[in-house]
Amino acid sequence: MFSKTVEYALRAVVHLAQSGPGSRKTQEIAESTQVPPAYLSKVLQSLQAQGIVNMTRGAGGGVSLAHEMEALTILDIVNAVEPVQRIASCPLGLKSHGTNLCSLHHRMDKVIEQMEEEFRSTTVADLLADPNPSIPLCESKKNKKK
Amino acid sequence: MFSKTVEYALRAVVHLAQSGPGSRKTQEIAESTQVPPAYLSKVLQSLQAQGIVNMTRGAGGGVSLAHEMEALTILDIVNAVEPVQRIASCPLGLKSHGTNLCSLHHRMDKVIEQMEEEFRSTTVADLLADPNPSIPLCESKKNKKK
DNA sequence: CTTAAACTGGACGTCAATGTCTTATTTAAA
DNA sequence: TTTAAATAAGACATTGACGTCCAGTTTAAG
Repeated sequence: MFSKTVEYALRAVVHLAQSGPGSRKTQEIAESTQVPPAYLSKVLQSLQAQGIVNMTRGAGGGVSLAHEMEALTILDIVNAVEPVQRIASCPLGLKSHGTNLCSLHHRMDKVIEQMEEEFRSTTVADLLADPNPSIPLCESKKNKKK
Repeated sequence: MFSKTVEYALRAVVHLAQSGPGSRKTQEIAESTQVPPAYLSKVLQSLQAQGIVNMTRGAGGGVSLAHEMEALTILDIVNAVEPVQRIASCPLGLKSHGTNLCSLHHRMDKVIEQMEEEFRSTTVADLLADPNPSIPLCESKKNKKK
Protein backbone atom coordinates (compact mmCIF):
# COMPACT_ATOMS: atom_id res chain seq x y z
CA MET A 1 0.00 0.00 0.00
CA PHE A 2 2.70 2.47 0.96
CA SER A 3 6.11 2.16 -0.62
CA LYS A 4 9.28 1.48 1.31
CA THR A 5 10.53 4.88 0.27
CA VAL A 6 7.58 6.65 1.88
CA GLU A 7 7.93 4.58 5.02
CA TYR A 8 11.65 5.37 5.21
CA ALA A 9 11.11 9.08 4.70
CA LEU A 10 8.53 9.19 7.48
CA ARG A 11 10.76 7.28 9.87
CA ALA A 12 13.67 9.60 9.18
CA VAL A 13 11.69 12.76 9.78
CA VAL A 14 10.07 11.40 12.92
CA HIS A 15 13.47 10.44 14.22
CA LEU A 16 14.85 13.90 13.56
CA ALA A 17 11.90 15.48 15.31
CA GLN A 18 12.31 13.18 18.29
CA SER A 19 16.01 13.90 18.56
CA GLY A 20 15.51 17.53 19.37
CA PRO A 21 17.18 20.48 17.66
CA GLY A 22 20.47 20.22 15.82
CA SER A 23 21.59 17.80 13.20
CA ARG A 24 22.08 14.04 13.03
CA LYS A 25 24.33 11.91 10.87
CA THR A 26 22.73 9.86 8.11
CA GLN A 27 24.42 6.82 9.59
CA GLU A 28 22.84 7.43 12.98
CA ILE A 29 19.40 7.93 11.49
CA ALA A 30 19.79 4.76 9.45
CA GLU A 31 20.56 2.71 12.53
CA SER A 32 17.76 4.12 14.60
CA THR A 33 15.20 3.67 11.88
CA GLN A 34 16.47 0.36 10.51
CA VAL A 35 16.85 1.69 6.99
CA PRO A 36 19.76 0.80 4.64
CA PRO A 37 22.18 3.76 5.06
CA ALA A 38 23.03 4.23 1.38
CA TYR A 39 19.40 4.12 0.39
CA LEU A 40 18.37 6.44 3.20
CA SER A 41 20.88 8.89 1.83
CA LYS A 42 18.94 9.06 -1.44
CA VAL A 43 15.65 9.45 0.36
CA LEU A 44 17.06 12.28 2.45
CA GLN A 45 18.25 13.97 -0.70
CA SER A 46 14.68 13.96 -1.97
CA LEU A 47 13.55 15.48 1.29
CA GLN A 48 16.21 18.12 0.98
CA ALA A 49 15.23 18.92 -2.59
CA GLN A 50 11.71 19.65 -1.34
CA GLY A 51 12.94 21.76 1.55
CA ILE A 52 11.91 19.34 4.26
CA VAL A 53 15.40 18.88 5.67
CA ASN A 54 18.73 20.66 5.49
CA MET A 55 21.88 18.68 4.83
CA THR A 56 25.38 20.00 5.28
CA ARG A 57 28.51 18.28 4.11
CA GLY A 58 31.90 17.83 5.64
CA ALA A 59 33.04 17.21 9.16
CA GLY A 60 30.41 18.32 11.64
CA GLY A 61 27.75 18.16 8.96
CA GLY A 62 24.55 16.19 9.03
CA VAL A 63 20.81 16.36 8.57
CA SER A 64 18.29 18.57 10.33
CA LEU A 65 14.66 19.56 9.96
CA ALA A 66 14.22 22.68 7.86
CA HIS A 67 11.07 23.80 9.70
CA GLU A 68 9.16 23.51 12.94
CA MET A 69 7.59 20.10 13.28
CA GLU A 70 4.27 21.79 14.05
CA ALA A 71 4.23 23.03 10.46
CA LEU A 72 5.30 19.79 8.84
CA THR A 73 2.55 17.40 7.81
CA ILE A 74 2.69 13.75 6.86
CA LEU A 75 1.45 14.80 3.44
CA ASP A 76 4.39 17.16 2.99
CA ILE A 77 6.75 14.26 3.56
CA VAL A 78 4.87 11.82 1.35
CA ASN A 79 4.65 14.34 -1.46
CA ALA A 80 8.35 15.08 -1.20
CA VAL A 81 9.36 11.53 -2.05
CA GLU A 82 6.37 10.21 -3.97
CA PRO A 83 3.68 12.73 -4.82
CA VAL A 84 0.12 11.57 -4.21
CA GLN A 85 -1.51 10.95 -7.57
CA ARG A 86 -5.16 11.83 -7.62
CA ILE A 87 -7.24 10.48 -10.50
CA ALA A 88 -7.82 13.69 -12.37
CA SER A 89 -9.24 12.32 -15.60
CA CYS A 90 -10.50 9.07 -17.07
CA PRO A 91 -7.66 6.50 -17.02
CA LEU A 92 -9.04 4.99 -20.24
CA GLY A 93 -8.75 8.32 -21.94
CA LEU A 94 -12.43 8.40 -22.83
CA LYS A 95 -12.95 11.90 -24.12
CA SER A 96 -16.57 12.12 -23.14
CA HIS A 97 -15.62 11.48 -19.51
CA GLY A 98 -12.94 14.11 -19.37
CA THR A 99 -12.80 15.57 -15.89
CA ASN A 100 -16.05 13.86 -15.00
CA LEU A 101 -15.02 10.49 -13.56
CA CYS A 102 -17.23 7.44 -13.84
CA SER A 103 -18.46 5.86 -10.62
CA LEU A 104 -15.58 3.38 -10.46
CA HIS A 105 -12.82 5.92 -10.75
CA HIS A 106 -14.73 8.43 -8.70
CA ARG A 107 -14.73 6.04 -5.76
CA MET A 108 -11.11 5.15 -6.21
CA ASP A 109 -10.24 8.83 -6.24
CA LYS A 110 -12.36 9.38 -3.15
CA VAL A 111 -10.18 6.91 -1.27
CA ILE A 112 -7.07 8.76 -2.36
CA GLU A 113 -8.67 12.03 -1.31
CA GLN A 114 -9.44 10.65 2.14
CA MET A 115 -5.85 9.58 2.49
CA GLU A 116 -4.62 13.00 1.43
CA GLU A 117 -6.91 14.66 3.95
CA GLU A 118 -5.83 12.38 6.77
CA PHE A 119 -2.18 13.03 6.01
CA ARG A 120 -2.70 16.74 5.54
CA SER A 121 -4.30 17.05 8.94
CA THR A 122 -1.52 15.30 10.82
CA THR A 123 1.71 17.08 11.69
CA VAL A 124 4.90 15.51 12.92
CA ALA A 125 4.27 17.30 16.20
CA ASP A 126 0.92 15.51 16.45
CA LEU A 127 2.69 12.18 16.12
CA LEU A 128 5.08 12.94 18.94
CA ALA A 129 2.32 14.32 21.13
CA ASP A 130 0.17 11.22 20.75
CA PRO A 131 -0.55 9.73 24.19
CA ASN A 132 0.43 6.28 23.02
CA PRO A 133 2.39 3.80 25.07
CA SER A 134 4.42 2.90 21.98
CA ILE A 135 6.94 5.61 21.17
CA PRO A 136 7.58 5.96 17.42
CA LEU A 137 10.66 3.98 16.35
CA CYS A 138 11.70 3.38 19.96
CA GLU A 139 11.87 0.24 21.96
CA SER A 140 10.17 1.05 25.24
CA LYS A 141 10.78 -0.51 28.61
CA LYS A 142 8.29 -3.13 29.53
CA ASN A 143 6.07 -2.05 32.35
CA LYS A 144 8.76 -2.25 34.97
CA LYS A 145 7.97 -4.05 38.13
CA LYS A 146 8.30 -1.59 40.95
CA MET B 1 -1.48 4.27 -5.36
CA PHE B 2 -3.39 1.38 -6.89
CA SER B 3 -1.54 -1.12 -9.05
CA LYS B 4 -2.28 -1.72 -12.70
CA THR B 5 -3.37 -5.22 -11.80
CA VAL B 6 -6.04 -3.96 -9.41
CA GLU B 7 -7.25 -1.42 -11.95
CA TYR B 8 -7.45 -4.09 -14.65
CA ALA B 9 -9.34 -6.51 -12.44
CA LEU B 10 -11.89 -3.84 -11.56
CA ARG B 11 -12.37 -2.86 -15.17
CA ALA B 12 -12.87 -6.46 -16.22
CA VAL B 13 -15.48 -7.17 -13.57
CA VAL B 14 -17.34 -3.94 -14.23
CA HIS B 15 -17.39 -4.75 -17.92
CA LEU B 16 -18.78 -8.21 -17.26
CA ALA B 17 -21.46 -6.77 -15.01
CA GLN B 18 -22.39 -4.18 -17.62
CA SER B 19 -22.62 -6.75 -20.36
CA GLY B 20 -25.49 -8.59 -18.79
CA PRO B 21 -25.70 -12.31 -18.11
CA GLY B 22 -23.70 -14.88 -20.05
CA SER B 23 -20.04 -15.02 -20.82
CA ARG B 24 -17.60 -12.83 -22.73
CA LYS B 25 -14.34 -13.66 -24.45
CA THR B 26 -11.12 -12.49 -22.85
CA GLN B 27 -10.27 -10.78 -26.11
CA GLU B 28 -13.50 -8.81 -26.08
CA ILE B 29 -13.02 -7.74 -22.48
CA ALA B 30 -9.45 -6.69 -23.24
CA GLU B 31 -10.57 -4.43 -26.06
CA SER B 32 -13.40 -2.83 -24.14
CA THR B 33 -11.25 -2.18 -21.10
CA GLN B 34 -8.05 -1.27 -22.91
CA VAL B 35 -6.01 -3.91 -21.12
CA PRO B 36 -3.28 -6.03 -22.79
CA PRO B 37 -5.12 -9.31 -23.64
CA ALA B 38 -2.39 -11.71 -22.51
CA TYR B 39 -1.98 -9.89 -19.24
CA LEU B 40 -5.70 -9.65 -18.68
CA SER B 41 -5.81 -13.41 -19.06
CA LYS B 42 -3.54 -13.77 -16.01
CA VAL B 43 -5.58 -11.31 -14.01
CA LEU B 44 -8.77 -13.17 -14.87
CA GLN B 45 -7.16 -16.39 -13.73
CA SER B 46 -6.55 -14.80 -10.34
CA LEU B 47 -10.18 -13.77 -10.21
CA GLN B 48 -11.21 -17.29 -11.10
CA ALA B 49 -8.96 -18.76 -8.41
CA GLN B 50 -10.81 -16.64 -5.86
CA GLY B 51 -14.22 -17.58 -7.20
CA ILE B 52 -15.04 -14.14 -8.59
CA VAL B 53 -15.47 -15.30 -12.18
CA ASN B 54 -15.99 -18.58 -13.99
CA MET B 55 -13.92 -19.38 -17.04
CA THR B 56 -14.66 -22.17 -19.49
CA ARG B 57 -12.36 -23.31 -22.22
CA GLY B 58 -12.92 -24.33 -25.78
CA ALA B 59 -15.22 -23.09 -28.46
CA GLY B 60 -18.16 -21.24 -26.96
CA GLY B 61 -16.24 -20.73 -23.75
CA GLY B 62 -15.44 -17.47 -22.04
CA VAL B 63 -15.60 -15.56 -18.80
CA SER B 64 -18.61 -14.81 -16.64
CA LEU B 65 -19.33 -13.49 -13.17
CA ALA B 66 -19.61 -16.24 -10.60
CA HIS B 67 -22.11 -14.35 -8.41
CA GLU B 68 -24.72 -11.63 -8.44
CA MET B 69 -23.13 -8.22 -8.77
CA GLU B 70 -25.16 -7.09 -5.76
CA ALA B 71 -23.06 -9.42 -3.63
CA LEU B 72 -19.71 -8.55 -5.13
CA THR B 73 -17.79 -5.71 -3.50
CA ILE B 74 -14.83 -3.73 -4.72
CA LEU B 75 -12.91 -5.16 -1.80
CA ASP B 76 -13.62 -8.71 -2.95
CA ILE B 77 -12.04 -7.92 -6.29
CA VAL B 78 -9.06 -6.08 -4.87
CA ASN B 79 -8.38 -8.86 -2.39
CA ALA B 80 -8.58 -11.45 -5.14
CA VAL B 81 -5.65 -10.01 -7.05
CA GLU B 82 -3.70 -8.14 -4.40
CA PRO B 83 -4.87 -8.61 -0.82
CA VAL B 84 -5.08 -5.45 1.27
CA GLN B 85 -2.24 -5.47 3.79
CA ARG B 86 -3.16 -3.88 7.08
CA ILE B 87 -0.31 -2.93 9.43
CA ALA B 88 -0.79 -5.56 12.07
CA SER B 89 2.41 -5.12 14.04
CA CYS B 90 5.36 -2.78 14.31
CA PRO B 91 7.22 -2.70 10.94
CA LEU B 92 10.49 -2.18 12.81
CA GLY B 93 9.92 -5.35 14.74
CA LEU B 94 10.13 -3.56 18.08
CA LYS B 95 9.01 -6.17 20.54
CA SER B 96 7.65 -3.74 23.07
CA HIS B 97 5.26 -2.36 20.46
CA GLY B 98 3.89 -5.70 19.39
CA THR B 99 0.29 -5.31 18.36
CA ASN B 100 0.22 -1.83 19.82
CA LEU B 101 1.20 0.45 16.95
CA CYS B 102 2.97 3.75 17.53
CA SER B 103 1.21 6.92 16.42
CA LEU B 104 2.90 6.94 13.00
CA HIS B 105 1.95 3.43 12.03
CA HIS B 106 -1.41 3.72 13.70
CA ARG B 107 -2.32 6.58 11.40
CA MET B 108 -0.99 4.84 8.35
CA ASP B 109 -3.07 1.80 9.23
CA LYS B 110 -6.10 3.99 9.79
CA VAL B 111 -5.86 5.15 6.19
CA ILE B 112 -5.72 1.58 4.98
CA GLU B 113 -8.69 0.75 7.16
CA GLN B 114 -10.71 3.61 5.68
CA MET B 115 -9.90 2.34 2.21
CA GLU B 116 -10.95 -1.17 3.15
CA GLU B 117 -14.21 0.15 4.55
CA GLU B 118 -14.95 2.24 1.50
CA PHE B 119 -14.30 -0.71 -0.79
CA ARG B 120 -16.23 -3.12 1.39
CA SER B 121 -19.29 -0.92 1.31
CA THR B 122 -19.39 -0.59 -2.47
CA THR B 123 -20.77 -3.35 -4.66
CA VAL B 124 -20.41 -3.66 -8.39
CA ALA B 125 -24.16 -3.10 -8.57
CA ASP B 126 -23.68 0.22 -6.78
CA LEU B 127 -21.22 1.30 -9.45
CA LEU B 128 -23.63 0.55 -12.26
CA ALA B 129 -26.52 2.19 -10.44
CA ASP B 130 -24.61 5.41 -9.89
CA PRO B 131 -26.53 8.32 -11.45
CA ASN B 132 -23.42 9.57 -13.15
CA PRO B 133 -23.32 10.96 -16.68
CA SER B 134 -20.10 9.04 -17.29
CA ILE B 135 -20.75 5.35 -17.79
CA PRO B 136 -17.91 3.16 -16.51
CA LEU B 137 -15.53 2.21 -19.33
CA CYS B 138 -17.90 3.52 -21.99
CA GLU B 139 -17.58 6.42 -24.33
CA SER B 140 -20.87 8.29 -24.07
CA LYS B 141 -22.54 10.45 -26.67
CA LYS B 142 -21.93 14.10 -26.28
CA ASN B 143 -25.02 16.02 -25.22
CA LYS B 144 -26.86 15.62 -28.46
CA LYS B 145 -28.40 18.68 -29.92
CA LYS B 146 -32.12 18.30 -30.06
C1' DC C 1 47.78 23.06 4.76
C1' DT C 2 46.53 18.52 5.81
C1' DT C 3 43.40 15.28 7.34
C1' DA C 4 39.30 13.06 8.53
C1' DA C 5 34.30 13.42 8.55
C1' DA C 6 30.15 13.62 5.88
C1' DC C 7 27.34 14.26 2.18
C1' DT C 8 26.99 13.92 -3.43
C1' DG C 9 26.55 11.69 -7.71
C1' DG C 10 26.59 8.09 -10.71
C1' DA C 11 27.22 3.33 -11.92
C1' DC C 12 25.73 -1.01 -11.03
C1' DG C 13 22.94 -5.24 -9.19
C1' DT C 14 18.56 -7.53 -7.80
C1' DC C 15 13.85 -8.47 -7.75
C1' DA C 16 8.95 -8.02 -8.37
C1' DA C 17 5.32 -5.99 -11.42
C1' DT C 18 4.02 -5.71 -15.93
C1' DG C 19 3.72 -7.37 -20.52
C1' DT C 20 4.51 -10.71 -24.63
C1' DC C 21 4.67 -15.02 -26.94
C1' DT C 22 4.32 -19.82 -27.89
C1' DT C 23 2.73 -24.37 -27.08
C1' DA C 24 -0.57 -27.22 -24.79
C1' DT C 25 -5.31 -28.57 -23.55
C1' DT C 26 -10.20 -28.44 -23.62
C1' DT C 27 -14.67 -28.03 -25.88
C1' DA C 28 -18.44 -27.13 -29.16
C1' DA C 29 -19.79 -27.82 -33.55
C1' DA C 30 -19.40 -29.21 -38.38
C1' DT D 1 -13.89 -37.55 -35.81
C1' DT D 2 -11.95 -33.57 -37.25
C1' DT D 3 -11.56 -28.77 -36.80
C1' DA D 4 -11.70 -24.30 -35.01
C1' DA D 5 -12.37 -21.62 -30.84
C1' DA D 6 -10.86 -20.48 -26.34
C1' DT D 7 -8.52 -20.75 -22.12
C1' DA D 8 -4.10 -22.73 -19.50
C1' DA D 9 0.54 -22.74 -18.57
C1' DG D 10 5.07 -21.51 -18.72
C1' DA D 11 9.06 -19.22 -20.71
C1' DC D 12 10.89 -14.92 -21.70
C1' DA D 13 11.43 -9.54 -22.03
C1' DT D 14 11.01 -4.96 -19.99
C1' DT D 15 10.73 -1.59 -16.50
C1' DG D 16 10.93 0.70 -12.18
C1' DA D 17 11.62 0.25 -7.07
C1' DC D 18 14.95 -0.91 -3.94
C1' DG D 19 19.54 -1.43 -2.59
C1' DT D 20 24.91 -1.34 -2.84
C1' DC D 21 29.31 0.59 -3.91
C1' DC D 22 32.81 3.80 -4.88
C1' DA D 23 35.14 7.82 -6.32
C1' DG D 24 34.43 12.85 -5.80
C1' DT D 25 33.53 17.10 -3.13
C1' DT D 26 32.91 19.93 0.81
C1' DT D 27 33.97 21.37 5.44
C1' DA D 28 35.61 21.65 10.26
C1' DA D 29 39.44 21.12 12.92
C1' DG D 30 44.14 20.34 14.01
